[in-house]
Amino acid sequence: MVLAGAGSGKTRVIVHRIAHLIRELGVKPDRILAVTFTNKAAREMKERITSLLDDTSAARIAIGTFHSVCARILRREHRSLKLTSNFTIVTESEQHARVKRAVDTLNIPPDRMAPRQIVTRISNAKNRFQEPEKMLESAGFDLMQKWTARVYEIYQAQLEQDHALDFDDLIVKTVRLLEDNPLVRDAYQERYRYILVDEYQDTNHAQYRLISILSRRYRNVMVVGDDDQSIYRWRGAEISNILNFERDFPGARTVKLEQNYRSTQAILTTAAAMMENNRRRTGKKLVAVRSGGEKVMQVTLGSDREEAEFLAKELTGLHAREHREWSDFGILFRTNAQSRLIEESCLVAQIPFRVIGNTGFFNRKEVKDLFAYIRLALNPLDSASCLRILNTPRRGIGAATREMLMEKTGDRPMFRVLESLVEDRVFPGHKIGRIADFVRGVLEMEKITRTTDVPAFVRLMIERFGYREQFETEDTPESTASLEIIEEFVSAAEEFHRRTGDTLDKFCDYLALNQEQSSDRPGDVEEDQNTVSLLTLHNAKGLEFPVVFITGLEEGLCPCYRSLSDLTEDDLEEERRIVYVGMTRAMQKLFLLSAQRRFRAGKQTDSKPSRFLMELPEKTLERINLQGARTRRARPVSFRDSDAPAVKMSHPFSGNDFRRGDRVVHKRWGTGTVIDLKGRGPEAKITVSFDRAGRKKLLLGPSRLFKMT
DNA sequence: TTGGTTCTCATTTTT
DNA sequence: TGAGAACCAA
Repeated sequence: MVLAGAGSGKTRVIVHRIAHLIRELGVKPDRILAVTFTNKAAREMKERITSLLDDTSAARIAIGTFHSVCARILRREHRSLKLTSNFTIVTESEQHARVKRAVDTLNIPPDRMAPRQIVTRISNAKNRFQEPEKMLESAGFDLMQKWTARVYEIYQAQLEQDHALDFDDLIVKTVRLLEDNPLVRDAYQERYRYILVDEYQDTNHAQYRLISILSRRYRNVMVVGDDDQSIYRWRGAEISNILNFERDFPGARTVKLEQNYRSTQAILTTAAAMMENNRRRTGKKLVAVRSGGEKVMQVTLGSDREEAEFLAKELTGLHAREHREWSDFGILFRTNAQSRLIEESCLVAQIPFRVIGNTGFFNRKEVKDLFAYIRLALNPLDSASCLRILNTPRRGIGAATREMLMEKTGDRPMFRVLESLVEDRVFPGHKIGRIADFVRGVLEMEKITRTTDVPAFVRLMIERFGYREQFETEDTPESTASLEIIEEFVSAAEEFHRRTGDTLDKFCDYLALNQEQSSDRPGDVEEDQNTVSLLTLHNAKGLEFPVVFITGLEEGLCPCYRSLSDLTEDDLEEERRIVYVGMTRAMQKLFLLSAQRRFRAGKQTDSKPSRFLMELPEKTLERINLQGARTRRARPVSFRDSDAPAVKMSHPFSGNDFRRGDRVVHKRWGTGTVIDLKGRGPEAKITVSFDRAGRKKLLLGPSRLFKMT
């Protein structure tokens, strides 16, 4: 076990050990398994190993996330699991849909049970290998838990019928496979003789079991982690995995890495002082290699808007005065909702930026639909996918017909039932044509899943089912957006094909397991372009920036809680770790921002400064109060007054004062000129000719269009 | 069945 | 604020 403090070269250790194993000890690359927490980390690790060794041996090492590694094993071993090799991987959004349907069938008073909560409870149970029956037994008089257990039972039964696995199943079923099946177990224990796990502090119980069983024979495991950076408890991560490592793997040796190569001493001292307030930790002494450094700035702003304006001004200032690259800056926030204002203010100030993390691409209806089509073609047993696209595009199958169909389906595969119903001409004459055509379409597509490359398949599919036509017939901003998403989906397929050349089923896995997908706006910014990064504190893990801004350090937001009473001690410690992760991303400059008013959940709220700010030592800190919007007259921040332009955001739709000829800037399309305008208020529709992207019709409301000042 | 509207309600992080 | 459900009219 390597206990590696922030910035101590964690990943480097893993990469170099792998190189050492192969080069010095002559270990065959395919006997090494390296598990990371995110796909991005896996890619990075692969790259770094490639640069140390050669392409071919690097390619033979099994590197991936727990989920992707398990998916690969399960596909290979599907026979032992009574699964088709084409089993579906259920994404989170679909997990919700499935749970909701299960809740509906149970006649549970819906107000008592938030599907979101049920999902987490089910997930927790799964990760502890608890079956629905066990859960029901142990629920006792806990009514909510009882309901959850019954939902769980239906949910799980339906997954099995559909030959579908959710994220938790991927791990849990792999563990079961290895436990129940000596031959398979032997094979994988042999195969993965050397196991390396990154971010061990974020593993959950099932993942621990997986590592434990795989390593049982050769006992060659190296885990790397930092208990102070454990920030995924809500997802089942158990910090005890790292705290109990020496007990769980007798004879283990622990190495501590306590030299920090990233941050200045000032930054580190500040972060460390805050962490002193946590109790459950191993205790490391991180020492900065870079002594001294500028003081950490703690800035208080009047409102969230002022915070955003301050950011833009500060970025511009540092860019001009200190000749910083835009990519030197990381702006961190606790919740995704916070990024909106910041994006807007960067837009107005013409600062190139990029939002790292979930883009919502996968939440788009179009993406879910197309994904469901592909999955049904690959796995016609997947009734959930069938149900999703049954009436998309419209085929005249509404609620009543759907009910009827579901009734007849029972626990058989819906698509098969549909086939036979068409055969028996159960549907009324005026509908049967379209329904039969749908069935034929799926069957046709099913035939060519193996023989057609991914982009061709996707295009053919869109064509065959008339998925595009439904949007082409109208010319509204919404339909334009839909068409764009469809295009984006096609490009994703092309991109996948170009990079991997893999088959359709691999594309499905890729879509399900790579939901991260970073966004590049405005325009088409390439991956490593020079942009400011906007990201959540969680997404910041593993990254570093010369200058870091942590925003929204306020009670309720960071630490994040709904009501003080449900903030447990453990929750609070995790929140502190989350902030700690953020602070330790900074190499040279660290800004801690808080606002006194913030627009939250549709309301203006007063907020108090985060308690974490009170835990910081004064000697490495400079506190500045800039409340009252007069950022321009403000005392010295990092730049003495400004050659930075004043950034003042115009309210999105307050000024419905767009006129023909106005120069505007759009989140996605960049700069352009207004050429037409219809309607008033947030409903107004506007036509803009963009300099690079051409003419677009936009809905003024959600389009995020700003007048350039 | 579909399209449109209004209403309400909850707001964390993501493989 | 924005998503989803519930409701209503054609």
